[in-house]
Amino acid sequence: MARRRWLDKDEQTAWRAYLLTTQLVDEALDRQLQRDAQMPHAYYGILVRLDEARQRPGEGTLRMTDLARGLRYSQSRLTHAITSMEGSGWVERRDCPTDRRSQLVAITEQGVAALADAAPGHVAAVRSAVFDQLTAEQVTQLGEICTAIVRGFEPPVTPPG
Amino acid sequence: MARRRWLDKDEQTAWRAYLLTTQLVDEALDRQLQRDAQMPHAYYGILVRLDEARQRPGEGTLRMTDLARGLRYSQSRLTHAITSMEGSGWVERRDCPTDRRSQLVAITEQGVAALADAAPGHVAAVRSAVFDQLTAEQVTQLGEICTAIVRGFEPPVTPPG
DNA sequence: CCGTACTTGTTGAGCACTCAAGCACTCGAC
DNA sequence: GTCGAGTGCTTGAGTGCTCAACAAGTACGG
Repeated sequence: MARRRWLDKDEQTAWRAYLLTTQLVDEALDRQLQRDAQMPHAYYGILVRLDEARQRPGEGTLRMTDLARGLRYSQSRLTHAITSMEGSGWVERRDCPTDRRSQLVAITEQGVAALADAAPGHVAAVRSAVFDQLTAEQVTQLGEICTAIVRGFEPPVTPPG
Repeated sequence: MARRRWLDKDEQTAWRAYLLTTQLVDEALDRQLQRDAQMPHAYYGILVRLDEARQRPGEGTLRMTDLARGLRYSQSRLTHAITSMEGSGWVERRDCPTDRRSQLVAITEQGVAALADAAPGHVAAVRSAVFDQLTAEQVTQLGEICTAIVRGFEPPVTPPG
């Protein structure tokens, strides 16, 4: 790898600001959700996905694997999370009728209620931490920057030849 | 609070991209450091701070509290981290001569070596995950965006009256 | 001085995550 | 069929974090 370069001044500045930002934002959101809704931020994301699945036509369930892939979580992480959330009554597991290895997950009534309860405070926290600080232009820029970074993680194009 | 607004479409897009980005970047860096240097990302940051302190004139040590404030870590988090890092031989605690409550922390020779070992791979990972995906302009924008967000966390101005 | 409030740092329980291992099932070549 | 490779999910140990409680020291008004 021809990558022995250090970060230059601009990169250094941006990088330190980025690290601090993600730490502060993450902590603020996690703390707010934990305090007001007794759930970590990651569980909120899971509930959102399951709630979206519920509103789509069909079973309203997701396979563990599909949910994990959608959230970019490891299987193990999701298993632990779903086990805990099942204990809180927010989700339930069901056997998959077509593949006995698979497990389907669905959000429960309680889960829907918990999400509805948590959402306003959470959105307010996101707003106050992030969007209230940015211009509309910066929001667009942020979206583009993040999209570019995410694209870098996508499976590399198959090499020619 | 007059903040009952949901996120609009642009914000929604930017927010989801942001969440995915921070998760992917954080995981990638943590994994790389854990694999190649047997340390979590947070410990790397601590070593960097202590190494900078070492290179400045004076004692080359930092008080626990000052280190925690600089990194925006809780005291407890830092205590746990330093205890663990002391076990690895990377840092050492010393009593503070002027305040018997305080503890000073210094990086050890081993710590300096571990940091020097870890740095190139870490920087390469940061580059490949983030800066290789961005234009110079986007790096500047990212810095500005993050600075704005961080500023929002600073203690609010004392209200008039 | 003395007592009270504040600061500094630690502790331990609880929790979410990682990693490696393992079990159960499905698929596909033969 | 059946056997090996691959898939889906779980388990449990280990680890780094939070939070609340606490000990020990300092600062300061009376």
